[in-house]
Amino acid sequence: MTDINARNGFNLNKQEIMSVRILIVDDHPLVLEGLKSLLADVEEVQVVGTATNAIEAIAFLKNNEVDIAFLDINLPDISGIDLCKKVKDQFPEVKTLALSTFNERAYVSRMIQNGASGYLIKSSGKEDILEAIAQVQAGGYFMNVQFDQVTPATAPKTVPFLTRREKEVLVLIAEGLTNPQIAEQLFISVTTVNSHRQNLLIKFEVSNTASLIKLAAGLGLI
Amino acid sequence: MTDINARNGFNLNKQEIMSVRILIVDDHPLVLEGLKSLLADVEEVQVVGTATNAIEAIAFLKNNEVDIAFLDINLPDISGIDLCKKVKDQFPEVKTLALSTFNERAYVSRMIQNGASGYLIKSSGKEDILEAIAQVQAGGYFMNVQFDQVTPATAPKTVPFLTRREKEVLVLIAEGLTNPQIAEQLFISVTTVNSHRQNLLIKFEVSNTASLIKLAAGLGLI
DNA sequence: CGAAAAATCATGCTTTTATAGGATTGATCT
DNA sequence: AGATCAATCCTATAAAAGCATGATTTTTCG
Repeated sequence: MTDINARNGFNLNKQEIMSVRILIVDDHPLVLEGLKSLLADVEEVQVVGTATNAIEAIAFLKNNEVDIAFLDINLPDISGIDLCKKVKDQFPEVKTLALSTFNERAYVSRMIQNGASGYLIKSSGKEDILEAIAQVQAGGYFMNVQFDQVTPATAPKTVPFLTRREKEVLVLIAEGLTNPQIAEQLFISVTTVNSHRQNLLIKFEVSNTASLIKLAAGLGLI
Repeated sequence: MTDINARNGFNLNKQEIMSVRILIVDDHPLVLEGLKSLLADVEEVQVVGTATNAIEAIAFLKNNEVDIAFLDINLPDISGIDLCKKVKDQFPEVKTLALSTFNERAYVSRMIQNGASGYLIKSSGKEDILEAIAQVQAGGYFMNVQFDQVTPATAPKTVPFLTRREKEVLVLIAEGLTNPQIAEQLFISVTTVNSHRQNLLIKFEVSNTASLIKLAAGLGLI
């Protein structure tokens, strides 16, 4: 297990996977350590840096050359999804690979939409991770999610774009406020709140608050 | 960083931490690998086994001697909290150490209640982990949680203990089913579903579905 | 076995949501 | 200048959820 090429059926052009410089962004030291440890004995791959939040990650990218950035979906400051977009905007040459606990279609489409080259669930084994690196470095895509495991009711096809007001309402709904309470809070009419609420349901393609909140929570929106 | 005693201010009786046999139970290979890697260069500690679910864990304990079991809170089959109870019931000599992503007072009290000797958040560093092992092996307790970091809005005062049925209903609510639909699914009356639902609200100390789902999602229950 | 906990069901009432179908005012962009 | 979109507001109805109160039957466990 010490050579990236010594595994079953997996073999790639050495030039492409040679000295792949990797940045890992995750707020869990165990995951950082796990990944570093997994990659430590792979000569062709080099973990050049780690970050525990988005700000650190951006700062690191400004001062260092990185081939692939592993981005955790759930970060303390901003979501990995937003970070992915920032990274692709500011450092287009850096390839990004999403790292998530969850196996959600919603995450995947959103990350890919934001320019990610791959999506890896944290329950992936070493082989998956190495293959992901190789694939992505070669300019390809990688994802090891099995969508049929996803509860269909809770995965929107596309991640909804929410307006400012919709986001506000969503947060207040999640906090347990009712329409009248939200109306009072935002100094608008109950019917307006209800409109925003209905728009949220439509955009998330759900039919009630429970699904809405579950999805939004899964996406780190609340 | 290769000697457990070579770090700042931390020094313990060698007899107590010698050859501590450890079982790690976690469904994320990355965490398993991370812990193993962290502990690999510590001579006094030996990872004698790993398991990715509760059944494997129990089976391993039946056939092997273990000093400390690291238990992930979120396991595929049963919760780490329940597993902790089972372990303490069936193998009282095994010390348990809870491992969680979250920094939730609720989890801690529940685990301790179920006989855990410690509680470690996954964002812990190597030093914390080694100290935890030493403390626990010495018969003490360890926990490195900082409660004030918890978002008040999403942290219940006490972790609700949910019955089997309540969990089922909770999951179905989160999937967007209405009471009539849940009733149909579980072959019970709508009023019964409603009872469970009300009990969920009471146990989570919330007043509507939105808050309920947000909390449950935050706790990884759905 | 006996107590406690869980699961089951019910009635009645109030509040909140969901759904449908508009309409008006600004701001923004082409 | 016209089109588009966000935000605002409205009426009205049906469905669902929330709240109180209480009761019966299983299960579970000491």
